[in-house]
Amino acid sequence: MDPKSNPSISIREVAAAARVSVATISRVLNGKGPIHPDTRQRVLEVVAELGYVPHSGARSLSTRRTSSVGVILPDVYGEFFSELIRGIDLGAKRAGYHLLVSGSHSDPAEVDALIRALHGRVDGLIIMASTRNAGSIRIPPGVPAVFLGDPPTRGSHPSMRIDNSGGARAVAEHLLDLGHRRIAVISGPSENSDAEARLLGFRAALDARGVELDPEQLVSGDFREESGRAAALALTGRKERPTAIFAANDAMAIGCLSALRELGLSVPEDVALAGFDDVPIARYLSPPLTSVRVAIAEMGERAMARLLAGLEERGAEPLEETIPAVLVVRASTAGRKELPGTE
Amino acid sequence: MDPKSNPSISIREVAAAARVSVATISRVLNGKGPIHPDTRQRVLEVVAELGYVPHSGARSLSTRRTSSVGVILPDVYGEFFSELIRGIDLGAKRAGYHLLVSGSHSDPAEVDALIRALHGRVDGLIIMASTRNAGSIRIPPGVPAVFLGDPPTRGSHPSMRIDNSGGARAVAEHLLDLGHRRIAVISGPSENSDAEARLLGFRAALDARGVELDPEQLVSGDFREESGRAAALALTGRKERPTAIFAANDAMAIGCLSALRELGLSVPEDVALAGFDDVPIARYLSPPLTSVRVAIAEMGERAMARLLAGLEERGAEPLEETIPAVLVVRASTAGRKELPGTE
DNA sequence: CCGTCAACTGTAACCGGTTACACGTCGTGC
DNA sequence: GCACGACGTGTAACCGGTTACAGTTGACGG
Repeated sequence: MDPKSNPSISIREVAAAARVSVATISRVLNGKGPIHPDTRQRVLEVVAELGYVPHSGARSLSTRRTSSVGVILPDVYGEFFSELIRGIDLGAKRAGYHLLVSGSHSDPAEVDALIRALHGRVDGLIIMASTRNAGSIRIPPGVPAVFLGDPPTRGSHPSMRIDNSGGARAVAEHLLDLGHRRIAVISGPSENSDAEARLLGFRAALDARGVELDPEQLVSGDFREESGRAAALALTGRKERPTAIFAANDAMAIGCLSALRELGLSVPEDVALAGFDDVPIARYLSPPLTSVRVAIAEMGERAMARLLAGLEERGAEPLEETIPAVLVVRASTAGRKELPGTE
Repeated sequence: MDPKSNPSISIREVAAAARVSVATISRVLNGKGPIHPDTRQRVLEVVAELGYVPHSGARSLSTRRTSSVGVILPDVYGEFFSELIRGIDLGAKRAGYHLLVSGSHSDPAEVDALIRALHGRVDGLIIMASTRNAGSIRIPPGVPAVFLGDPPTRGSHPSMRIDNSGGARAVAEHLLDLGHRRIAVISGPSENSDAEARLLGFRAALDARGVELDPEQLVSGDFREESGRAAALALTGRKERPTAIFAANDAMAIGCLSALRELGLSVPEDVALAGFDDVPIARYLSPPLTSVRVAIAEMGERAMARLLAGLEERGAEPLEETIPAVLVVRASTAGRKELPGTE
């Protein structure tokens, strides 16, 4: 049939049908100016009859506010981002905002394209680029934005960063305290800034205690389960099997755990395992996974709160906030007093 | 300072600065009509200098297309929805669309409010209401929409539904084949239509084999981990402990599994356990969880594909598609030939 | 030398709302 | 009887783009 068979109805048609002006329709629907009860009644009837729903795109063009915020993340799925979105959604809903989420695949160019595509559709942006060369990212002037991780230019926008380094250090010290010396690391993607910080922090903590991270014991993954599996296979296939493994995020730890079990190695008896992020299911694994809790959802909520604050008064200088990362010890690194160390 | 210190710049100001008309700016930026190279050059320079980014809200008002689709789900987080969003995002990205996702908390009124709020901001909708009295939901005329689950009025819109009943039946038969007779069920929220269908399908399959579902062995949960834990405690505390448990989704199965372990019961030796959805981590649990695979991401992708098809030609009659649900047997229900049945 | 046409650019209407301002019409106080 | 303010409503400009249509210019064929 006719392709545009049912064109959405506009306010002028409703006005005509109710024999009033568009202003009146608008006033009734928004509860603004004084309206005669009879008029209101008639307008509401016509609106209901015609099934009229205001075009909120047009509405936000004239009101200059969209009641929605754009969220740009490396990906839109998986335990971590899912939890992050939950927090952001919580804050957004509370303030009456909608979410426009998009995944950038960690590509700065794509982030830039998304920012442009979102301009004019959102009142503000929450951006997690997670990539080191994020310098190319440009925010249109006058658009409030909050960054998760590093902003493109320091101090230009408020930002919240996870204490990756501190969290990784805590894991390292915990493993060292348990007596582990032959410790392996499954790192994240090399261009990812969080992954980088975790690796650096971990290595530094080992160094501080006089333990060197053997390059042989460093495998790089991509933050996904499957790469954790692969890493486990690689690590156990070597001459010197590690007594402990630190995976730079929980997803990889989960994959690693499953592979270890299939290999007949028990955790933590044969090898201890720790992750990072403390995603919700970490505690439900068996053994429950030692991880680093970063209050992901809360971070999202805080980011949204800060963005909303920025929407009100533009004056505030861009703060930089660090979200603490605290070690949560569970059975996957259950204590063993002494281990036959390498040295 | 001045609250609106940096008002976003408009196309007319760019036109003035480049000493051309707004039409020319528009044409250069959209690569439409013929433009003199010198003019194009000058315009691009001015655009870059001013950091001008077109207001895509205004753009879509005149072009009558937003390049984005609205997604309304019961929630925006958790393994299931996360996976669903992944599929939808995949399809959207491929077609150059953005996503506007919102959580409705399974409240039909909220779904309705969201639909209204999204009208004019999106070209189409993907809606999962998951609630039985979804009849109150109204789609504005002329707005393409695809439903996951039941549409408000049968045949009004295309829809895709999971074969909940078939999947549940497969689980029941599998458990019966293993010799289980005292089987418990952790059902989902009673107002949830998927949960209802799963329970009905399961019960029917038991009936067909002459096994009755003992009301004592039926505990209702809310689809979340925590309720799975609680259910496990309730079920094991009773006189007749079940030999097998069917949780209406994986999240509850995960909670249940963790509680069973803490109680010192081993799966599947002491009690077999099966879930539904086959979320990505199901295979990484220990023991890996028997579940029902529903190709969640694929369902999202298909829904998006169908929506896009509907955007092109409005003629097509609304199809109703059923997504198969296939049993995936893993170690959590590993075989035992004979069990001491109840009868 | 003129008409024709292609190339390029500008003007203004339009998308669908909101709202400042203007314009009746009454009720009321003096 | 009149001025005045409150109330109810309409007109039209505006938000920031797109684009149909209408020039203007210069090249080129006849």
